Amino acid sequence: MRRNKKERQALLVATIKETPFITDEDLAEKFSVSVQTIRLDRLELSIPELRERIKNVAEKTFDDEVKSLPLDEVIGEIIDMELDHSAISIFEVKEEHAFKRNGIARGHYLFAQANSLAVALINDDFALTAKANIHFTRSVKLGERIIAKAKVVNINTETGRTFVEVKSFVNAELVFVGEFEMYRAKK
Amino acid sequence: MRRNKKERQALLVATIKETPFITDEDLAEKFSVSVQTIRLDRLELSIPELRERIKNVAEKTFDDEVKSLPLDEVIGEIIDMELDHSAISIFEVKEEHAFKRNGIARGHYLFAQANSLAVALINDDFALTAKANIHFTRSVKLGERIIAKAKVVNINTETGRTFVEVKSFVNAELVFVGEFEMYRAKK
DNA sequence: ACTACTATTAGTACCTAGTCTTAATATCAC
DNA sequence: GTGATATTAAGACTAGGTACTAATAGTAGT
Repeated sequence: MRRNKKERQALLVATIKETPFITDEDLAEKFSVSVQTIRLDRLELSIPELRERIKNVAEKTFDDEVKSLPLDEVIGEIIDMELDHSAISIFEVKEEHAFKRNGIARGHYLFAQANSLAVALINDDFALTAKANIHFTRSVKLGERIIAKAKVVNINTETGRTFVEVKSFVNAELVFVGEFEMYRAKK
Repeated sequence: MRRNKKERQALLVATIKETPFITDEDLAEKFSVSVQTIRLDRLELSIPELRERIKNVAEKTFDDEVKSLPLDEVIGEIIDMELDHSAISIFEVKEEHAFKRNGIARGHYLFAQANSLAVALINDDFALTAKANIHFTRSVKLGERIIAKAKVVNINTETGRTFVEVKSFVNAELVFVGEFEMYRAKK
């Protein structure tokens, strides 16, 4: 029941990692020691108090949630464009596009860049994505610059349905491939 | 500078929504009223105290993060199986599979169900997914029962590569389609 | 057994960001 | 001015701590 210091501290770290919303009092009971001992342990192990732990978790989410929202605009800077034929855009992965935890770009930004480009490529008033086949071939990290190249593969002369292929690269490495079937409104 | 009650309370709601980690003291300063007034406002508007607000945000994340982890097992209950031919599984979307915020099932569970089924279908020691083309045709809500039907489309007699098509339904409605290219180890 | 040292426990004062309650003013409508 | 509503203040209490001091327990070395 009662372990030595080292053992207890190791378990303490594990316990707090697993259930971070636990008070010192509950921890003291769990390890059959006094609250003061738990506090000394936390001090030694540099584990912040409950409220700080809760706050840390909350801040992580809040930042991620808030910053990832504005996805309504065009993602990426279009640097070359030949309507109904091909286009190129550049998108740099900044803090607000990546997960704080590991710096890996959120997939929907890669998708958004490709999709924006496919939409922009359509020489009509409205363009909507009907279907998409996407493939993430490599994860993209914070600070990397993604170059998306879109190419019209086929236009159905009757329906106007346009098939666009987008390939995204970081340096020369393929990170994303998507095939988009676009619906266009001629009016 | 100093607004009337209604105006102030409307702004209060907006302010807290925007920056939930703000103390009553800061709010009092912002609206040039006393701390007590802010507390009366929160009472009337049923806005919990700062610590509770922080905790709510943290709990939301934590639950979502923790509960979505165990994805290593087979997802869904296999109710029919003919090796190398076809299979059916049922999966019910429970709380831990859906986003708390809106009750919509996380996509990876639909993928996992389909993928599990495709793997199980292979009549060999090992089966791995080489490629997948997936399509989410409708969002699935908490409490719904997903029926996935897998069918072997083609087996390459030389390489053993197996193509499996999985279609998932809620009632009679198609919610997911996936084509899986499976790699198999004969050993 | 005595000393030295670490580990544990206890107790006090203080802090933040509140709650809950009572009471005194301020402001406004009529 | 009289009420009603709004605002401010003051006091007691709470959780979950920090920071500090001090006492006690247990263990190892000599």
